[in-house]
Amino acid sequence: MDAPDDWPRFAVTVDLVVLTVRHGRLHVLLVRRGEDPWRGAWALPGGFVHPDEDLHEAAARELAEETGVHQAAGHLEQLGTYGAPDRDPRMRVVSVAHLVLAPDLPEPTAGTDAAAAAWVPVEEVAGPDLAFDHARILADGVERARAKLEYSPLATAFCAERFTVAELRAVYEAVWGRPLDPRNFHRKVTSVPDLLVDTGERRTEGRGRPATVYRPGPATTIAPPLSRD
Amino acid sequence: MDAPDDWPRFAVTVDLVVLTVRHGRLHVLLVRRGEDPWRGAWALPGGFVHPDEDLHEAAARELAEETGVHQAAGHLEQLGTYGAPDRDPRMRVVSVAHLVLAPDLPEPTAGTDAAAAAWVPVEEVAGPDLAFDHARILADGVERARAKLEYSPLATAFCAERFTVAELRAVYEAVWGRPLDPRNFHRKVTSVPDLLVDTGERRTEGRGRPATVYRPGPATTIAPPLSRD
DNA sequence: GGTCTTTCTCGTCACGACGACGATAAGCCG
DNA sequence: CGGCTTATCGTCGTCGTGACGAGAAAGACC
Repeated sequence: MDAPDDWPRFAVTVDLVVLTVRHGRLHVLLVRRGEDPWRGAWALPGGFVHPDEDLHEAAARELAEETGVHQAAGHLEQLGTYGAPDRDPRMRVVSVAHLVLAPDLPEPTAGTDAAAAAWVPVEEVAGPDLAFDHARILADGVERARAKLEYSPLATAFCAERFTVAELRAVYEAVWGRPLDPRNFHRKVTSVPDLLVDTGERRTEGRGRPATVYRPGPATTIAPPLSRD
Repeated sequence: MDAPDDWPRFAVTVDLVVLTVRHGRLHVLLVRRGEDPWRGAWALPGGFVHPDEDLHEAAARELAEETGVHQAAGHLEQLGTYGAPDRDPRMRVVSVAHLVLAPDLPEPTAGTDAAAAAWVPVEEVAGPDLAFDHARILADGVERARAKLEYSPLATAFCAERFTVAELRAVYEAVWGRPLDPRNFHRKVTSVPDLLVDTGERRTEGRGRPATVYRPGPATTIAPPLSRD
């Protein structure tokens, strides 16, 4: 381990689990592979880490390149690293997966080097259809998102800059896949200090009484956590 | 990204944050570096991933090689990956850090390729003394351990196969760095279903009423969590 | 053997958070 | 102007928790 050139060479990639909520359902951004192996299969967007960039930078760059999403709004964090020796038949690849939570975006943009990109409802993703070990990575990403909504203000990353309590609740319901009581949810989120900041604005969504419009506050944790049971 | 040999070469290593509780204090296993850079500085144990092994395997192997610890008892999980371009001046290294929680071990064993190994109380580790970005990795590992004790039965990984409630409480107090009420702690942990299994045995620790001896049960989560406040 | 001390274990009580759900406010729509 | 819908506030019983009292069961000391 001393000789500076006596070490195995690995390819290092970043893979992205990009989640959003559309029409009340949790979606993941997938690209269709244009090359072997797994030609024609769905895969997570990703690519090689460049020699001079940090992992977080590489993830942000790939996100912009392949999906046109700029991470300004939303949230990007490292998810985990996957490095089974046979996960890619071509070479020894270690992939650092990242989790992105994004607000509902215009329309999936075909990437530069992917045949197609699309938002796919998470429940409709058939595990075996995904390339490499991406089914596992996706499952880990979804589970991380579900868990983090409990104790972090991360759900706001799925919302626009300004949002109502009902919109925030819709995020929780989509990610957790179960309905929440609007009254208890309202009481809970409005009682957490510094979680929501009242903008003074009111917004009426078609029917019903107008809702107060909030923007995210400086709170970093929700204590005690929301419970998904 | 198509040519199988058109990609940057990285070295991939595993680094280990090995924690244990000794004499009521949280300790981390450190090795003293015998080579430049950072010769003579403390560092986390670790080493290169071999071409044919998975990351988890590599971590377990390094643990055994450098510290003589077999992961049979204890707990090993991936912590996170650190890949800043300049974190090692010799080459581009991406390090997959792992967290190990081990019961109190005989005595630190000098590793095969490290000058010395030692248990160091976590509070006494001076950040700038650690090699590379290991201070950050250690901080992340300790924070992960603290957080996981809240909602997982992981504290038992710090204990021997059979332990008393007081021993378990000592683990929490050491990791969280604050005293807990023995009566409330006892009520809490004994009320979680399948967390502790009564072995029928009693053990008297010098003074005082003998304590019931438990072994870990099949529970995977503590709900609702313990609070470290 | 009797006390004292120590530790383990069980109870009690007040408070706060939560789930279930009723009631009111404030807009649209016909 | 009623009806409908959604937002927001209140109430009530239950449960988990922190603070702490009290009994149980051992060793220590006289």
